[in-house]
Amino acid sequence: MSSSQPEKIDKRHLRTVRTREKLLSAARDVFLEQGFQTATISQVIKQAGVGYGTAYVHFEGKDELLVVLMEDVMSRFHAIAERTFEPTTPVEAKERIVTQATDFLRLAEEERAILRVVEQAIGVSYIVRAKWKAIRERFIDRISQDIQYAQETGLARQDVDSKLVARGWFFANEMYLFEVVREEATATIEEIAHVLATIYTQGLYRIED
Amino acid sequence: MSSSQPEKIDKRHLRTVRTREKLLSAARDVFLEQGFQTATISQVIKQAGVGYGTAYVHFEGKDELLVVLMEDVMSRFHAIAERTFEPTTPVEAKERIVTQATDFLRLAEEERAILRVVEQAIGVSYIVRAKWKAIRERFIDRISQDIQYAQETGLARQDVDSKLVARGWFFANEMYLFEVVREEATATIEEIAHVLATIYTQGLYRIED
DNA sequence: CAAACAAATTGACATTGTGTCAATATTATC
DNA sequence: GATAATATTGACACAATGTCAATTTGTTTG
Repeated sequence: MSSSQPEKIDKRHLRTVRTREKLLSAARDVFLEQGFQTATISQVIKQAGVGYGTAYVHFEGKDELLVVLMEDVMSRFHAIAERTFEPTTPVEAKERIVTQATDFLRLAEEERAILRVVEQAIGVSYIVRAKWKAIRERFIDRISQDIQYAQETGLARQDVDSKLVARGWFFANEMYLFEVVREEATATIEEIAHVLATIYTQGLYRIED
Repeated sequence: MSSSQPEKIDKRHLRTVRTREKLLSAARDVFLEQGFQTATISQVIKQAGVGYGTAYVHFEGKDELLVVLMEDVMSRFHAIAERTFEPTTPVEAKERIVTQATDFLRLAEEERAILRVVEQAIGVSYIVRAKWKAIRERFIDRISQDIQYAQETGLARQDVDSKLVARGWFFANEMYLFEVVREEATATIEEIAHVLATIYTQGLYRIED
């Protein structure tokens, strides 16, 4: 079904897509250069070279523009969050924990530019905040599952609520993530991940070392 | 120097002070009702019942208005941060840690209304963000000192950087603080403080239990 | 005490950005 | 090639900001 002239399929729809792309690309440029707060739709429109009203046809406003731009990074975070496994020894648990923390912070470093914008936007935009929250909860759920598993198998202490611990652990990681994004971190990612994981693992699992 | 007629000292200066107070009080009302982002200077001015330009004579803008309103809460946080002591046993250390975490979160609960505004403002206003950062660093410095002391006296493990640990520990607390502020916390303050402190203390100090 | 001076207050104004919508241009269909 | 559907456009109404010359209020001085 379809084919024949691959050139001429739906010229109208194509135009729409092009315009959207022009706007998104322009938005990326403007956001990265100006930051979220000082960036204006007008700037994006000018940079995209489209008519003023056009932007509002495709996007509801600045927030939505960023939300779409976030999608890529979001999925990369989700990929890390989804990784799960059931540790059989405390050492294995610690390994998994260090790895996840490291990857998490590395991703922050890789996507620093856009995350810088995202951080600002979290404070301003409800919809962006909600998006970020979704990532957070996904991580916390996973971590919580791992903890529960470790508690059931007797690897981890059972006198603490897994959800609460998972939150606390993730929170520390998240804050460090934004320090990395702002290039304010005073240590390397490896050091941070190692220290956090050491305390956490020791606290929860009682590894001897 | 001075006295005689306590009634009539500097009527002009008095007027200034009154105006400032009117504006601050109005700002508090508007911020608490609207939140920081949607609140406008115009609303504050109207509520204060002063002329439009007057607000700009006394304050540079929305940010400064909030910063002044924050001062009270800030000093209460600083008071908690300044408390220090040198634990002589791991148990003593844990006690101090639980207490500080609890007080920290309790303060959040007490000052929930204004902190809600502050949280929003942190995302938007550079100057508010800077203020909050100052509080954070003060806490982290103190915690770091305590850790260092505990490391020197052999109470705590010495293979981790005290600054890094202190940051991580505070970060977890800070995130929970804002959950409490937003009334999104799923547990009581006592539970949160207890769980966090348990993991942390166990990880850093090796208390047996 | 009434000029003259100093300081605080005021609101009109210029500016900047937003979001809407009727008009226009482009593409598809019959 | 006329008609319908869809996308684009920029002018416009609105909202908020920050400034500043004019005005009001309070103080001082001859």
